[in-house]
Amino acid sequence: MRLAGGGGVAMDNLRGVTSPRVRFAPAPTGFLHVGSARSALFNCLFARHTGGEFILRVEDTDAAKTTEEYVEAILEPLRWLGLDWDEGPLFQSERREAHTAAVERLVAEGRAYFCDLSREEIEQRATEAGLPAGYHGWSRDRGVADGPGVVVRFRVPDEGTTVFEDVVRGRVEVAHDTIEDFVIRRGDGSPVFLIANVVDDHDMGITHVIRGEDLLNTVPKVKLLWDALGYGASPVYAHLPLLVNEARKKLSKRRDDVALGDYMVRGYLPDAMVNALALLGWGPPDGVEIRPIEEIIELFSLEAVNKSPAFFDSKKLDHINAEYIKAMTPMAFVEAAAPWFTAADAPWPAENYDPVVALALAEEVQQRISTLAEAPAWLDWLFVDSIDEYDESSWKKAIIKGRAAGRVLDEIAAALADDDFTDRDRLEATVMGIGTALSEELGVRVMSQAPLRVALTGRGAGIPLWEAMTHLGRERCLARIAAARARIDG
RNA sequence: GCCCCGUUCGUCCAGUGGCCUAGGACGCUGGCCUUUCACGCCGGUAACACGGGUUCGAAUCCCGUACGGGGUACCA
Repeated sequence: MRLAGGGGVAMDNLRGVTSPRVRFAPAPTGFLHVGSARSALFNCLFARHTGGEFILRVEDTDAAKTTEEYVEAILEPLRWLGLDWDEGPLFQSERREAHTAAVERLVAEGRAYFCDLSREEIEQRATEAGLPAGYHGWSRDRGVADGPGVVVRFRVPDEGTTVFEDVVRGRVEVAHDTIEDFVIRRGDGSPVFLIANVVDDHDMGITHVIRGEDLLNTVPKVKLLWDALGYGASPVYAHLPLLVNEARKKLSKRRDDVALGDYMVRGYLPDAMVNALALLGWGPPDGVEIRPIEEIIELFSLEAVNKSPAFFDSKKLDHINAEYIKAMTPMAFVEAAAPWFTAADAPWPAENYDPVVALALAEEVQQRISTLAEAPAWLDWLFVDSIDEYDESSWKKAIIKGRAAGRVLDEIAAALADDDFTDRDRLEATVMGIGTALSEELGVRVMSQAPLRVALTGRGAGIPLWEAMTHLGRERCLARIAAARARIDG
């Protein structure tokens, strides 16, 4: 299914015969957010499209913060989305020796040096020297010895410019004199992510770095380190536009609704989620937005990713999810919705739930919902023992303002008293016939379905009654009609 | 402050010098269908940030301005 002349093909040649190797490198912050998920997806799409490998690497440089729980909080949603990785998860923390060795090499070769200045001292010196805030290489020639609290800084060239060709953003240039001698090893001896990143990407043979634009500014530093370590050609970079909120700010876990796990719980389908995520910053050339992942993989190309930030519109997600739900087979739908149908907070006694009934009515439910969590509300009246509450406005409209509602219910009850409730068409014909007959007799339009619906379901709207009535059965139907009849009188 | 990046309907995506009186999707909205609610179908709504160039011709190329975002940590 490789597309001849497809977008991704040209770039393969750029890297010679080696097949692409990409990585998704999340920090274990406690959960996966949609922006990260989108980055993971684009890495995966690129790997699948090009026949490359997708590697998962947990960026736990600050090992103290990592727990198994935090890692699982990232892996679980990735698995749920179906973003299967070919290698990993690898842990950056386990490669510390390699990182440290790289730092030592840079120091030994004079490309990095020790510094014992505190942030306060740095700012003070900047002020005294009349220079802009920040570090200006003050420890370069001070001959500071290593020791507790001493950091290692990389000696950034005073002259020159780092230039790179970003696959999505094009040519990016950064002058070296705007980059300060940055820290590559902390005072406690631990390497920072910049150096860890470079060493790991090199050792893992990463060919393409695909990630959020918030990391665009680290590229010059990373390339400088890459060159200083003599690693040869650095990976190709592709920076994806950020996902933003309504206020057009980068999605943040503090104020935005971004945990992927929440979407799981709220009844979104993983395939729909993937489809929706794929549409942020990219679009298929033929404009067909909702389509199978196989086609998305085939059509995807990094070069076609756009540069401007995207707002993750939940309305559109709802629509896409609704389309996926409609496309499911009834069986698949009932299985997928089972967690909601059998949940402790389902709107019926757990023992009353009948998957056979749910299956029979699935299609009617599927076309009315956009998330699985909405499903139970359409079937509750079938699994509840009796209707204890009526929606008042529906009652008013169908029973009080409805014409001859009492007579309608009486006649339905009489007509169905001996029905075996196995033939939905006959049920429909009987009930509708009563409405038609009364309309003729009274000379006004008489609705028979509306009062019946309120009697049976307690509401004015819902799935078609007839098939459902065969499952509710004669006894319960007649009992509910009688109950409603009594309520009219009393 | 400094550095980097971006700017097409409310939102997402298309458009890579003429096919654009700018297209599709979501949303919103008018109608049809329907003895419920939906689905479905038909229609409408609404955008090239601004100013200069380049060109016979610019949403598309160049410059500037404005606005927005990201970065600027011993966080990743």
